This record gives sequence, structure tokens and C-alpha cells, in this order.
Amino acid sequence: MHEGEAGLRARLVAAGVDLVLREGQSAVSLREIARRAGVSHGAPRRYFPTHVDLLSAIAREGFADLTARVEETLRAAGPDPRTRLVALARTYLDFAAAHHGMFELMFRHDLLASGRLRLRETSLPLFTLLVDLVAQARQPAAAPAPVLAGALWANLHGIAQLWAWGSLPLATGVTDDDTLLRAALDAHLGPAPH
Amino acid sequence: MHEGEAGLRARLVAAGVDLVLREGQSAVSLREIARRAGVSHGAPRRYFPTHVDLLSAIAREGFADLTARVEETLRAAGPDPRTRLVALARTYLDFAAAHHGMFELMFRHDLLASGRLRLRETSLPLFTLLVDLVAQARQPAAAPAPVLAGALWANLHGIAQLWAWGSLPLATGVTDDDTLLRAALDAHLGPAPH
DNA sequence: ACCGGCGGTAGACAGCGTCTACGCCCGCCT
DNA sequence: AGGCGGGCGTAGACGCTGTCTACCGCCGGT
Repeated sequence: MHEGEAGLRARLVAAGVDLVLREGQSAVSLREIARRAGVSHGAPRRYFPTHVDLLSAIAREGFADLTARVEETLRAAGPDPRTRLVALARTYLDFAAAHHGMFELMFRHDLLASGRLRLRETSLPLFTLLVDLVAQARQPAAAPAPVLAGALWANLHGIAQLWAWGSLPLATGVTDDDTLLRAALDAHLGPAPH
Repeated sequence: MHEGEAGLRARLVAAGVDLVLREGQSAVSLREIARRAGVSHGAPRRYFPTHVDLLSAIAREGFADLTARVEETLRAAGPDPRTRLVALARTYLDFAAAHHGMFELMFRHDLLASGRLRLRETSLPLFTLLVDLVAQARQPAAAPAPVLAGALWANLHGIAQLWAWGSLPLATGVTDDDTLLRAALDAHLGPAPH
């Protein structure tokens, strides 16, 4: 078996990741990926029964990448839970802004149907990471940690989404997403210590 | 002229709205819309130069619908700003859950490029409505109203998005979005009065 | 030495968005 | 009154897409 030296399956996913990062979501067609991987348009079918299955695999790579980046910045951040949360949040927002096509792909709900790959599962490590940090940073009287983390995560995600959509600056007059990030953290965790 | 008894333009948009509500985003193809409107596949081009232009028009209708629903529930809600905010938020979440395809369409960022229709503009009335309510409900010491409103809106939007995505219940154990809604409102506006 | 099957090719098919050429029919102008 | 122009919709073509199916070469086991 040896998974082959070539590893067409991995090459397809890699080509897809490259494409969605470089050209955006609309460029990730099955045939274009096959072209970039140097195989015929029918070849992917051997590994991915359908187009969405391939897209799911690409999205999984996206979650892995994002999780790795977050872990990286957390490694560089200090021990204070609050500053660690800020680091996590900033990485999340930066990722969404820099790799918008990938970010969109990762949260496309029609990819969830292809249950085999279990896209949601891939996203969980990142979010349990958030839950743990919230559990440390939350104030004693606040809501239970999971709820708090869920609400904060939603807030974070919404900022990323709406900021990319471009209506937040129009409606609020705010010109950088950091202001919104601080506001969100202050709201959910109480005002910043200093 | 009389704008024709038919009003093909409006019929196309109506057919598109119907389609996206009934079958979801993937069903809203230009040719299918034309079919449902009883015209040939080339007919829409007379009114919408490209497919995205038609989709933008459909999304605009979505914002109009959502805004109308919000105004409706606000009319029935009491005078207390906080309860009015709860009503607005619930309507927002219910809309996102009930008309998921339309909700997705409304926030597709590739529709923004077709500048003529100015999709963002259509969404502003709804959000200024939110800003006004926040300005009334916010506590004196809190962040400036536009920032607060922006953060709250993002929170609301994120809950809608992630809830539909289905990962929030998994990660947080929360089984209804109302819990998250209350948490968000409490966080941004201070704990509920009662 | 043969033979089975894995892994990839190649062609067909329907559907899509876009473009272009064409015709109908109504209202205006002389 | 008659002809003409142009708005409005039709119809066909093109290249692209995802999916299906038939094929085929090559490598390993017996």
C-alpha cells in the first residue's frame, strides 16, 4: 500500500488549498484542481466521490492551518489568560481577513452534509482551546464557561464576517476591527484590567 | 409603456425569492428563475446584465423582508429599549434559521461587487434601527453607542451563523440559541434588569 | 508467465452563464 | 394612413462545469 510515493490525494488537496488561497472560492472547481495537480479531470473521483467531498478536505486543511497559527501565537503570548485570548482573537480575525476565500469555504454549511469527513470535528480542537481560555479568564459571577465561550466565539466570528462584508464601518463609523474586538472582549469578560 | 402588465423584472425577482426560500441557494440559477417566470433563458439579461445582478436584487428583497419583520415585531413590543432589543434580536435569529438560504445569499460578499444595486445600502436601515435602540438601552459608562451596536450586531450575526453551522451546540453544550442571545445581550448591555 | 485489479485516461452528457443574431409588435412621426 | 424604429423577448451557440462510464496500462502475486 505505502500510500504511494505520489500521494495524489494529498496533491489534490494541496492544489485546492493553493487555489482557494490565491484565487478565491469560485476558482476551486474540480477540473481546475485536477489540472493544477497534473491529472485528468476524472482522476479526483478515485479519492473524492464528489466535488463537495474534495472541498470538505480542503476546508479541513483550513481548520488545521488556523488551529496551528493560533497555537503558534499562543506559544509566544504570555501566561495571562486575558492577553492570550486577545492573541487568539487577533489571529482569528487576521486569518479571516487574509484568507477570506478559505474562511468562507470553512464555514459553508453545504459542506457539512458530506458526513464522512466530519468537518465539524476538525473545528472542535480550536474551539475547545477557546473554551479553556475563557474558563480561566472569566469572572466568577459570570455565565458558565461554555455559554460564555460560545457567545464570545460567535461575537468573534460575527466581527470577522461582517467586517469582511464591509457594512460595519459604514454603520458604526469604526475604522478598524481592533476596536470591535476590544469591545467584544470587554463585554464578555468584563472591562480590561488596564 | 405602463411598466407592462407583466412586469417581468419584478416577476424574475419574485421567482428568485421564492426559489431561494424554497430550495436554497444552489437552486437559484438564472435559467431556473427564467423557467419559473415562464420566459426564455435569455430574457433576464434585458434587466440584469449578469447573474449576480439578479441575485443582488433578490438579496435586496431579503433585507427588505427582514427589515419589515423587525419593524413589525417592534411595533408589537413595549416601549422598554431592552425588551425591544430582545425582540429585534429574536426576529433576526428566527429569520436566519427559517430562511437560511436567503440569509446566506444576503451576506454573500461576491454580491457586493455589483455596485449598481448597492446591496449594503439596503441593509443600513435595519442596522441604524439597531444602533438607535442600543443608544437608548446602553449604560452610561459603556462604550460609545456605534461601537457597542457594532459589537452587538456582530455577536448577533455570529450566533445566527454559527448556530446554523451547527458547531455551537457541540462545543458549548447549549441546546437553544436563546441562551446565547441572552448571554450576548447581558454582556454588551449589562445584566438584565430582572 | 499469466492474470486481476488498482489508478488514471478519455469521452459523453446535461446543465450552467454569457454572447449574438434574429424577429415580433407596438407607438411615433411624417 | 402608412411605414419605420426600437424595446422586449426568443433561440441557438460557445465554453465551462460536475458526474458517469468504458477503457487500458502497469505492477504484484501465484
